[in-house]
Amino acid sequence: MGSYDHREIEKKWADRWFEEKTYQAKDFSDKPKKYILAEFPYPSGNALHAGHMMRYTVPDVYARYLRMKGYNVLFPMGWDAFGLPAENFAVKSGIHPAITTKKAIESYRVSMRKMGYGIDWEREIDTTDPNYYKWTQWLFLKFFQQGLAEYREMPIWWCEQLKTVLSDEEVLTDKDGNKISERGEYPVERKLLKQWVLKITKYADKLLEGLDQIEFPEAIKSAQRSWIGRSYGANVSFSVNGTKLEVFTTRPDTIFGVTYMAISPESPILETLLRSAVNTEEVTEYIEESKRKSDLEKLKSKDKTGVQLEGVFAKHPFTGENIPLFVADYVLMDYGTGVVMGVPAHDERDFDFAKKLGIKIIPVIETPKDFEGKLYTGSGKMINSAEYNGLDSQDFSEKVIKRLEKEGIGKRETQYKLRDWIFSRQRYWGEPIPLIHTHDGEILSICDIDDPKDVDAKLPLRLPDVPDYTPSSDGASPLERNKEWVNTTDNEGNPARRETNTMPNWAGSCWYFIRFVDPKNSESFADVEKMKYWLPVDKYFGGAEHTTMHLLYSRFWYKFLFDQGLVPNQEPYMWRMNGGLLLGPDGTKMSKSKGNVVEPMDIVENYGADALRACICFLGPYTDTYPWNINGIKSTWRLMKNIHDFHQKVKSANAEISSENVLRALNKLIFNVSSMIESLKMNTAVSEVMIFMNSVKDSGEISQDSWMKFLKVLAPLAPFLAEELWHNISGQETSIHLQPWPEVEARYLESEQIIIPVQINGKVRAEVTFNRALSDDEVKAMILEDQTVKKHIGTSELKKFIYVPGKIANIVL
RNA sequence: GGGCGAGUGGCGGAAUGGCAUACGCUGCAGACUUAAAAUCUGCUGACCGCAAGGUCAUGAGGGUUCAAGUCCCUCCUCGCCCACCA
Repeated sequence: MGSYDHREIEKKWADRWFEEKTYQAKDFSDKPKKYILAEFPYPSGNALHAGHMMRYTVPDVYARYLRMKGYNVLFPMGWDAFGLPAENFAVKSGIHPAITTKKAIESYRVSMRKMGYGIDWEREIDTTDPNYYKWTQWLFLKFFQQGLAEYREMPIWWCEQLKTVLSDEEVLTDKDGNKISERGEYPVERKLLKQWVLKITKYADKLLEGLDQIEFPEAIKSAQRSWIGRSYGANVSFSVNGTKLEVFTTRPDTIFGVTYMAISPESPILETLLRSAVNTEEVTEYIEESKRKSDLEKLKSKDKTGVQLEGVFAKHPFTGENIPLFVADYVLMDYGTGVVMGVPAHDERDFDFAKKLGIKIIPVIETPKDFEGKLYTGSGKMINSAEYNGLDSQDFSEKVIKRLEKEGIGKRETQYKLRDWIFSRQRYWGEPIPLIHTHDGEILSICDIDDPKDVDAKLPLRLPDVPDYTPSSDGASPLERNKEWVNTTDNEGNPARRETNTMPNWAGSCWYFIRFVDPKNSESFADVEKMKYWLPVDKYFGGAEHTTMHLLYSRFWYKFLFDQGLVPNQEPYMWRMNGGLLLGPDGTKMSKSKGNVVEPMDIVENYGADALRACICFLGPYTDTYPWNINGIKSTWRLMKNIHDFHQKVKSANAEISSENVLRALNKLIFNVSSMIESLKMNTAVSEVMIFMNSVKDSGEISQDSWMKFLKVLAPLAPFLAEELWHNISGQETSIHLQPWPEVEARYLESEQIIIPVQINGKVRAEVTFNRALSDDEVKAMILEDQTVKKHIGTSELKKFIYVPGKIANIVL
């Protein structure tokens, strides 16, 4: 062994681990299982990018540690390979997305091996592989069979640039309040289109309640909760000329404060109401104008607009009073019923509106003193509410609901912000939806999913080749143009058309973690016994951007499958951590145009994967975002080189037994690194290794036995170097990564001599050294005898003497 | 506007209520070298002091405690998520 040559070492072991299947996870074992999962990547470009090494390094260190701790560890990897970049590239270059995807996957696989990730490559999956999407299609058909997939016309987001519809979750709001696409940040607009939806709203309650059973960071839980947005209240019918005008309210208790009704300009109800109004023209004009307004203009909340439907009134359900009707664009069509009962006394928006349009304001809840002269939206004692005056508003709320239900003019109601999931896309590179439209307008599954023979014969429905991937502006999928594929027949031989929309790129990732359990199964999406053994995922690492998308979608699929008796638990992931980002050296997001992109494979080439892994871990906690600093990798490279160089010394001039100091350092290392990896604090684990090396270098020697224990501790962090040195010194054939984690010898964690600081009035003034064997009283006496302590006490009287055994003493004067 | 989280040296960060600033980077001084790089040694929160030592510092202010970066209250700033959701 000469000088530290990471290239040679890493090449050798990357290949051997792969050939020897070192990281294979065994189905069923006496060992306890751990399923460690990091979100699989979308393969694009030449190699793994900087974000991936942040994402995967910490989970890999953790998985390696658990393996050595005696767990049967599943740490799989696959490719989420359907999606727009490959397709857009195909449009430009004419190269089939399958080809570019395959190339990207190959280079990703190579770079993951170079990074030393301990992946079970036998379980690799690819969402674009027909053997995989066969089961994505089968699962979709399960939703369809159970009535949870529906072809429905509704207002949805259309992105002209991407030429496809998008789900609610895929639409973001930019700084100026404009709606944009999550991918590409292009403008999106509302369109009324007929699309496939998965009824995720049916699972809103289960998705909410499940959050209480799993360990997700509070930020994720609250983001999912607010995305689902459940609110309790009531639907109330107001009668208008004999027809019903229904509203949803969370505050039935304010019903006597209703002084107007406001209707969304988009509401279909307006058509009828307009006929009764005397100012049709004025109202129509307002409706037209509001259509032209952007969301941003409408959002200026203090500037509410609206116009009265003159000559039409609603009847108050309790008082029978006439209530004026308004069309107002602050009322949203896609929440509640698109109609609001206006209670200006106790709702901020209604208050702004009423002020602007001079509508009367009737307070119905007594205003507490602190709120005098201000808008009060809280609860309290009822006033101006007929026979209910004096009641507590919350009790009254219940009474109102009961009365509404009794009189048949309303009912208890729960509303959600969550919308059903738009599940069809007008793009090529996705899973074909395995349905046909018959000539008489029926929609049928292409196979009987409960008949294995039929499933085998009809699925997968392969994505056909098309000469042209270009999407069209009219909302037709590129598949539409392939008439040969589109035109088919139903079971009776009648002509039928295939569904030409494809699934969104989220489809494959909704269940990939299930497939890892049994990736080659051709009879079902996964074997029940294997699912029972491996699922749920114990630790799930991923990106914050998936909080209300992938993470919500896959929980939904899993809960549905549980209800169908197809998976063994109610939640797919028991624990979740979101990872941060790696920024360019200038502290801004890496981008090719800014020229601040760091290529992981360049760093692996120059400094080695071990140094890079340690550097990534050493940056700080997994959840945070850091700028890349080249000095970081230099310092961890030095650490690797120091370890490598010291190894020569251990081999040639070894000590029979390590010194007391070294043994203490070693056991402290084992103890600390164990707990740090367990709590995923890889940054301090790396510093423990540095501290150990510093102290070993000071001692100058260490026994081979101690050194081998050290190499085991090093193994999860720097798997290549640890493996190389292990084989060099141990004479063993078995990989270090399959060795048991070293045990702590507790006696080396405590030394004979204890040094404790002594505080006087809360300030450290002295240190006292004593033998562990001394009793507390003896120690106290020693402290009071100490010269420095005596000096500080002087002639003062002791008020208090606190001694925390082995920790600290505090003398209060 | 609402929800969640965070504020510690020049920088990344460490600290079960018990010696704040571990570990690393940067910087400075020195050794080696013709020189540089690399490497090694020492110093590196601020202030006072020749030193011993002392004073002040964890966003600001208050509180609880023998003891607070850590717990409680008020405020400020930043980040993320949601946002006219009735």
